[in-house]
Amino acid sequence: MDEVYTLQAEVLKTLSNPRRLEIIHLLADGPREVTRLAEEMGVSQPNVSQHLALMRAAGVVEAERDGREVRYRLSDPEIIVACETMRGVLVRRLARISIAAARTPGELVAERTAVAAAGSTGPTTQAS
Amino acid sequence: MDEVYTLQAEVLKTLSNPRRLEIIHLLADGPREVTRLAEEMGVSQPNVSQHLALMRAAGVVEAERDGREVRYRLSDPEIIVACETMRGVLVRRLARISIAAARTPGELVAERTAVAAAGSTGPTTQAS
DNA sequence: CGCATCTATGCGCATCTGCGCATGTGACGG
DNA sequence: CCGTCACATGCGCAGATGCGCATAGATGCG
Repeated sequence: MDEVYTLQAEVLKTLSNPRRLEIIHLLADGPREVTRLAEEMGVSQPNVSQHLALMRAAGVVEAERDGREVRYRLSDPEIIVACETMRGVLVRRLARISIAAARTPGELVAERTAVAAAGSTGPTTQAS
Repeated sequence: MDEVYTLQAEVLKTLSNPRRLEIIHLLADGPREVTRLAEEMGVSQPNVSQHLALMRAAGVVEAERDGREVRYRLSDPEIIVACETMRGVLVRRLARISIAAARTPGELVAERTAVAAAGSTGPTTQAS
């Protein structure tokens, strides 16, 4: 039982990185090559390659060679579901913060913005 | 948009630790006090307290004082859903490994055991 | 108060991450 | 062959993480 938590923690650790989440998000729209991802994200190719290698080792993505390019894709569509569920949790939490902040602008503005951005994409089940 | 990934990554990072996952699992069955959790997990009280502080800061759990005890509970039941979805991904991945391993026992036995253990609890949506 | 209980915090250390950078490896074209 | 493109890997460093340990804070009781 302890083992399960360790294994699951490793999967989650793989997802707990902004750039990897962005990669996953991009791959949700279809397979991509490394350079393409690097361009769309505005980061270096080696960096993207490292993240992909990690996620590949974790079984989150799969790779397929095509000529001199390598196309990556999500190995399991449920990953998107899980990520969106998580984002729902995040959104509700931020909504709570926003409400609590009420008219305490400044430091929390960024988080409020994040709420709006996150809410603009998916099944937010927005807490009213 | 970049912000969202960063925030989501922080939530996920909070969950990407075996002991925190175990705490979440225990809290899914109802609120618990710190010492109770420490006993059930067989780890030190300060350690549990630290993990709880982290998860509290991340908005994953909430605390309620009751006398000299502090009762913690999950702040959002969706967290369980997300965790189970993730575990489904893990299970399918391990199942694939097991199949690939076929009759290559030894190193992979632990993972096969993990599959069985993970599969014994929840909605695995097992890929056939 | 003084004391026991429950919880939180600070400290130091070993370890891990993420990144930039340079370089290695594999595949096509001339 | 050799240059080029696409990708992977190794290295080193700054910063973060997890843990044990000791200890501080908070609460209730006599």
